[in-house]
Amino acid sequence: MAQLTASLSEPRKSPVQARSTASVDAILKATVQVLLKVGKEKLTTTRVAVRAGVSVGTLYQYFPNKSALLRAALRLHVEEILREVEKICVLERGQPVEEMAEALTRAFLEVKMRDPKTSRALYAVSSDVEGAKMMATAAARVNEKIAGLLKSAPERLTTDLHLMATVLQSSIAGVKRQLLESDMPEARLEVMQREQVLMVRSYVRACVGQ
Amino acid sequence: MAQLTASLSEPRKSPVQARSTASVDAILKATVQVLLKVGKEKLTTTRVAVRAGVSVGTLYQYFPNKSALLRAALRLHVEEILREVEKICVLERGQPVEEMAEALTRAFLEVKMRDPKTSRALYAVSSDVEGAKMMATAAARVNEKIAGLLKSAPERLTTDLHLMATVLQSSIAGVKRQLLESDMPEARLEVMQREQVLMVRSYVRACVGQ
DNA sequence: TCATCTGATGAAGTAACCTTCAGATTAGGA
DNA sequence: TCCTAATCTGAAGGTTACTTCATCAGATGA
Repeated sequence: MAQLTASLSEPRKSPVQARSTASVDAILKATVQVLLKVGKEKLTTTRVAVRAGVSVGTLYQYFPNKSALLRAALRLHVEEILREVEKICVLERGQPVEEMAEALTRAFLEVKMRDPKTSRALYAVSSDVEGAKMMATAAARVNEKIAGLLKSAPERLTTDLHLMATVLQSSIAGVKRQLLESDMPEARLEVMQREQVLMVRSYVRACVGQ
Repeated sequence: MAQLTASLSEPRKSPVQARSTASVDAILKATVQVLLKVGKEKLTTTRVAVRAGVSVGTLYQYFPNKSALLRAALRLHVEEILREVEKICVLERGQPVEEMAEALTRAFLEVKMRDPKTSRALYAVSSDVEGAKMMATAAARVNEKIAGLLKSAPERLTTDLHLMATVLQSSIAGVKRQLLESDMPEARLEVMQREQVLMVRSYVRACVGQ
């Protein structure tokens, strides 16, 4: 039978034929494109639909409202980043902590700078639509992974690992945000990166029990 | 004569009598209160006016539109923080770099945690209304001040001071943001703070030419 | 006291846009 | 081929909220 509880964030209908899957994809892509082109203030469901090459009705067949649409787009982006970070956490298992810290820092930058405009546009959205809640959840998952990674380090770390992970994450995210907001030239970006690496390395070194 | 160029962000009219100054104050206070109570999505100019105890018309006498209103409220908040940081930059002049870094870290936390709800509410706004531009300007000013402060340190710093300042700022801001978004208990907050201090101290120590 | 300027009011105009739904179109299988 | 279910369409309804302006009230100073 039908779902008993129809959440407002879930799609109304799941695509079963190929064409509808294509529609959903197109709509989500269009959402980001419109966001980039006109900004979230002027993003309208109709505009997204047109851009996606479908009608508004179609959009509303898969997304119960505008908010859910934006959330879905944001979720896609966040999950991509999540996967990337988790990949690093597997790769770096057992490495020296300083290596880990550097790898994480570089991975974060790499994934955010892969498509900086999109990142920026979506982060602007995240302060609406309970995006904050979603980001918090994602951050918690990353935190878990990083703490796990740190646990595998050969060094004896005296600090609480989750705490350490949180500080690392937040600090890295802070610098990345700064880089996103002020679109620097490539060159300056690398310098900044190096500096940040110095910071996280210094920090984790200080956390190693002597 | 009248202004030749009436910017959309400037007030239409400057208060000259006492009662109008009171209105403007009330409106700005009300803006923050409404933001806190109902969130920016449901903030309407009428609601703000009612809360301020004036009519919508009065509001529009001093703010050309909703956006300008929000910007003004944000500006007040940002400038308060700015003043606080600049104060620290004066106080810490000539101290050892590690002291400076710690003082900055603590000052940032203190000022943001003085009224966390307001901070959070206003930051949500800053992604609209060109808030980003304003934040960037503020950040640049802070950067200047911090670089100046670092210059006064007794140690010989090999790194470019503006770069160092930027990294410090962003990192500190990142952790603060995290703290704001996840409302932690007081206790955990102090622990986090200590950890962050460790990080910035380690970093600036690493920047000291040996 | 009166004239004049500043300030306040809030109903009404206007615009934008979200969302629906009844009917048209297309795909998949019997 | 034909039937049924899935999908698409987009004009129209309805809501919400921004902003204006004609008018009223209060202050200032001569």
